[in-house]
Parts: sequence; structure tokens; C-alpha cells
Amino acid sequence: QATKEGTTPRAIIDKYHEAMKQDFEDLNMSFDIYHRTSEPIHHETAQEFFTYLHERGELETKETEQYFDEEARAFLADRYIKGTCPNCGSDRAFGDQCENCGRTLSPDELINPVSTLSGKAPIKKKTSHWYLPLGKHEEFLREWILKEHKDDWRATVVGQCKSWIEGGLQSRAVTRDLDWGIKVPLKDAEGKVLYVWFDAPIGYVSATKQWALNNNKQWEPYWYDQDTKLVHFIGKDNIVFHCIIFPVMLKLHGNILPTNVPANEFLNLEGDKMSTSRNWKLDMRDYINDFVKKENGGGQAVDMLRYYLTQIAPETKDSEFMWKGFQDAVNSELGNIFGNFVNRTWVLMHKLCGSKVPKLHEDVMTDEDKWIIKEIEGSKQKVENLLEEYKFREALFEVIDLSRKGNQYMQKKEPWIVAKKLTEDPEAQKSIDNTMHLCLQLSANLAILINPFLPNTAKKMLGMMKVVEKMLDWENAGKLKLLSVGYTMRAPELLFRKIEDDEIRYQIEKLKSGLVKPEATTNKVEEIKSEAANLKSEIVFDDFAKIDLKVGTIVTAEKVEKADKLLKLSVDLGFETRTIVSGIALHFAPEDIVGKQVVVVANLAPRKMRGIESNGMILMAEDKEGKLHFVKPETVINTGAGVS
RNA sequence: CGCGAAGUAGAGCAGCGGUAGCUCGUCGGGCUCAUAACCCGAAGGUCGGGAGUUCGAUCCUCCCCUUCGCAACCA
Repeated sequence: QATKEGTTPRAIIDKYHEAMKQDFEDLNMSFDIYHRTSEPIHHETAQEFFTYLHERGELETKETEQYFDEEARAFLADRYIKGTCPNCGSDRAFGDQCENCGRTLSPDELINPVSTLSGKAPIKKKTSHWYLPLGKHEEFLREWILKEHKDDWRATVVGQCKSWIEGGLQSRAVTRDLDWGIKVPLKDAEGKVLYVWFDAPIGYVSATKQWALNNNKQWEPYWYDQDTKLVHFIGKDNIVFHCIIFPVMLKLHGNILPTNVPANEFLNLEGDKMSTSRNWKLDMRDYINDFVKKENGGGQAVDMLRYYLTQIAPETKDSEFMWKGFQDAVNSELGNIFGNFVNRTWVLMHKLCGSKVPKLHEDVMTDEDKWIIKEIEGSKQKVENLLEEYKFREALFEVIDLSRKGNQYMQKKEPWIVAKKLTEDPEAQKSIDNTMHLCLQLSANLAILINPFLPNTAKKMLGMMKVVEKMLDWENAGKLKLLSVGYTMRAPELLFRKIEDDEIRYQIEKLKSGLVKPEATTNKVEEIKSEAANLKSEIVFDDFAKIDLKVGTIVTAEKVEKADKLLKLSVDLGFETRTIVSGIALHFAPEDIVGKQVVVVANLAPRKMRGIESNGMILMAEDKEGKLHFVKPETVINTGAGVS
């Protein structure tokens, strides 16, 4: 990224760190510590970790030959080496994979490797690295994950780990040759740094240290006490690091192991995967500008988003963020059910009970009263249990459901009807008192229960109840004497506003229009610049003249069996019709391209792909989004025409 | 190809051997304290397809189809 933006890694880190910090602040998210792995305390911690493992002989050393760019004076990551694919002959193959035929490669297999940094051919250079032999810990991992946590960890997590363990655990290099990063703390390790995956999770430890320092606490219990619960909240693509590699490191280092790793699946957006490059995303900044900032303080807007995100969290499978769904959830569940219950309770209390918390008359308690009392008392345990199992979605549902029950309760008691009989039957006030008393206690409970999810809403409710923040302590949930009899309440305040159709239409519009539009012109310029920098080395005309380009017409096209990306084409070149296999199946449907004219490299050596011999290559242009386009004559011309 | 996860009412999701359930939406009714809100009721599903195990399968087994994930100097 730094190379792309033409700046230093350090500057990039600073920039994003600050931007994200601001976003979190505006969205009302707080952290006990928001730490970064560039801090000195982290370097020390990571180095200590390495030294500890190294001194106990838990790391292996291996010497290998790797490609080195003499001009850039750097060893090259697989991705930074380009060359000709040994499989399909494409010259767009990278050290790890060929983009054309999809085959996974190692840099050694590439024909004519070239560094993407300097454009020069790299040389082989010997280098030695330290490795973490995961294979040695297979038994431990089997026992710990596949047996001990078979049932209390999520199915995806255990499944994913199983897949890794069964697939054979390879030793993983923990160091790299790089000029920046955390130095390997050994004498003979000049130019070697710790691999990010090794030091990144150690960041959790160093963050704890920093936090302890800031708060005058001991950090050790958090990583050594058996009572400590270590929980990683991550996405499913991160499972292997947090369940396999880091635990092995922790075990070797004498630390506690994670109690649970409740990995979430992926969140999609309006029927498609999120993607920064395609601008198909939910941007924190945009939400802040469009919703949070338009409201003073924005606590409501923040809680609305928190609600929906919790409600659709992909806990068991991939889920979908739909703007319409956001509107429905907020308007209906938050506004109509929860917000409106609190509101009508307050309005009625002011009208029928003189703005005070009425008394609960035990002598006239009905079945409905007893039912709602039971519901209130049971709610704490229900929500708590779900939270303990990391079922946040369901826990939040229970909270909303309690307010739903409040609505049902009020409907059955109908105090507004009872009030009409008051003149002939003054005793009826008792029924009203009971109803409102319980609705108020229920509201106070709602404030406590919603607090972990929607803290701004809970605070607003505190204001209406005129009570101190202490009341929100979780231990108070389920209690029926949170508000004292006779205490005066404030006027109601709407907890949630409705989201209008226009706002939703605007967001969807914005999302769809941003799809192709480049994010900013500067980005575009830089991209062109970096493309230019990646130009291949100069050739003479004779080199070019060796390539025989012809205009051909696609006669037939069909998918190649058992290959995602390949289409088998027969192309009429005028003098003959050839079979050409092309890696374009993800971009074109076979029936759509029949009859199209294309430019073909006619004298390319034949190559077998998936058992089919391909005689030639179709020229394609790739756009910003990675979509392929045919290169072809502007108007249809005679098949077989030469191109030069 | 392989390995993991998933496919259940219009939408979003629970359930995972024994009369298919929730939320939203739709339709009908009630109520009018409330944010055109709330409450009650109804319609809507051969639980991806096929075979098998079982007295019984949405749930177990096998095969097939579809979707997502399994590269990184990303965290």
C-alpha cells in the first residue's frame, strides 16, 4: 500500500490509525485501549516472545534460496515476482498464482521471473529463517480443539481447524527479509524481521501491558491466570491464526489459551460481497456524515446502526446488510415496539398518575400483573445466558421481546379505559397504579438490558427517569424496585426517530452510483503512475515482429469440465479454425461470445490445459475492477486479418 | 478437484429424530394512551434434489446441485 501511495509504511500507519480512531469516536465506540503494533512496548514484547521460544529450541532454522532484487535490495515476496506461467504460457503469472489459468505456483516454477519492483530479473540468494514447527503440536491441537471444544465452539470454527489439522500442519516461517518491521533479536540476524502474523497477535499482549501501565494495574494475570477468559472476536478468514498458530505460541510461551473464538461469517451488502476497490461498501465515514452528524450528538443514529448490525450479525452464516432491512428494523422493532412502549408508558403515567411512580397495590393484583412480573424477573437470566454463549443476536431479541410483552400487558390492562370509570369507581385507580407501576419498572429494566447494546439509548432513559448511572449496573436487572414510589419522572422524549423512505432511497442510489465511479482522481493518477512503473523491459521491433496477431471470429464456445475459469473456444482465423482454451469463464457466458471478433496470438506454442490442447491466445484488456474485455477491431472486418 | 460452512414461508433467520417456529412484510379484525402506533387473528412451507437407516427424518448416512470461505509485506 505504501508503494502504491508513494509514501512510507510509517506514514500510512499513522494516517489510517488516526482516521479510524476518529471514526470510532464519532460512532461512539470506545476501547479500553486502542493500541498499535508500532509502539516500542510491542517491539519489546514480540522480541521477548521470539527469544523465549528460540532459547528453548522451539523454533527451527532452515536455509533456502529466494529471489532477491538487487536494485531494490530486497527479497521478493511471491506476489512481487512476475513471469511466464509454466502451465498456460501466460506472461501475467505471479509467484504465487497464475492469473490466467488460476494455477497455484511457487516462484521457482516461473519462466523468466521479473521483479515487479524494479522490472529487472531477480537473482537467487541464500537466506536462512526461523520456523515454527506446527506439526510437532498436532496432538495438542487435536486434543484441545477437536475434543475439548468440539461442542462449545462454533461449528465453523472447529470445522475450519479440523480442515487445517487434517491437511497436515507445515512449519511456518516466523521471520522475513525486510528493511522495516520488528528486528529479530539475535546477533547474526541482520536485515531480518519478524513476520507480521507472528507479531500481530502478540499485539494483544503488548496492548494489555500498555493498558496496565496506563491504569496502574498488573498485566500478568490477564495472560497467566487460569481464571482469565481470553476471547477473540474475529472473522472466519482469521480462524487459523487465532485457533492454531497463536495458541501454539501461547502454549510454548507458558500463557493461557483462548477460552473461545466466536468467529463470525461474512456480512454482505445489498446482495453482493463488500469490496473497497469496487466501492461496494458501507463506509463508517458516510454513515457518520449522513446520519450521525445530521442529528445533534447523534446518539440515536449510532444506536440505530448498532441495533441493526447486532441484529444481522453473521453468527452462524453469511448475512446481508440491506438498507431496507435497516429501515424496517429500526422503525418497527426499535421505534414501534421498544421506543413506543416507553413513550406510551411515560405519557400515560403523566396523565393518569400525576407524573409520579404510583404504588403497587398487592391486594388487586391480576394474572396479567403476575405474568409480567415473572417476565421481568426472568429476563436477566435469559439475556445473560445468551450473552455467555456469544449469541448476541438472540440476546438483543430477548430485550426487544420484553418490550413487546410490555405492549401486550398494557393492552390487556387498558388503563386508558379503566380511567373512564374513575368517577363512579374511585377504586379503579388501584388497577391503573399497578399497571403503570409495573410498566415503569419494566422500562427501568429495559434500560439496563439494552445498555450493553445501545448505551446512548440507556442514558437517555436514565434522564427520563431522573436516576443516576449506577442504576444501569447489570446486577440490577430483573429487579422490581428500581424506581421508588412517589418519585417524579421527567417528560418523555422520543427514543428513536423514524427513518424515511427518501433516506433509504438516497443510500441505495449512492451505493449503486459509486459502483464504477473512481473514489478520487488522485487515486486514479497514482494508479496510472504505478502501472507505468510496472512496464516491462524494452524490446526491439524484431521481437515484436515475431508475434503473429490475427483477427479471428469465435465459432463455438463451451465451458471446460472441472475448471472454473476456462472456456474452450473454436476460433475461425480465415485459413483455419483452431481450438483455443481461454481463462475467461468467470467473465463471459459461452453463448454470449459466439460470433464475436477477437485478436489472437496465432503463433503461440500449443499448450495443454485441463487435457485440452490450446493453439493460441486471445488478447484481453483488464479494467480497474479486474473485469476482462476483448481487444478487437472497432468495426467487424474480414476474419483472418493481420494485426500489426 | 480437494477441505470446511451453509441452502427452512415474499424477505431475514431459529430449530437439528416424534403435531414445522420467530421477526418483518401481506390480509382481516380490535383499540385509540402512544412515534399513522399498539393488540388479536389469518393466509403463506412436499424444510435445495435424490436414495438409504428408522416405527418415524427438516434433523442421521450416502450421492448430486447451488452459495460462501480456504494467497498476500491483510488483520
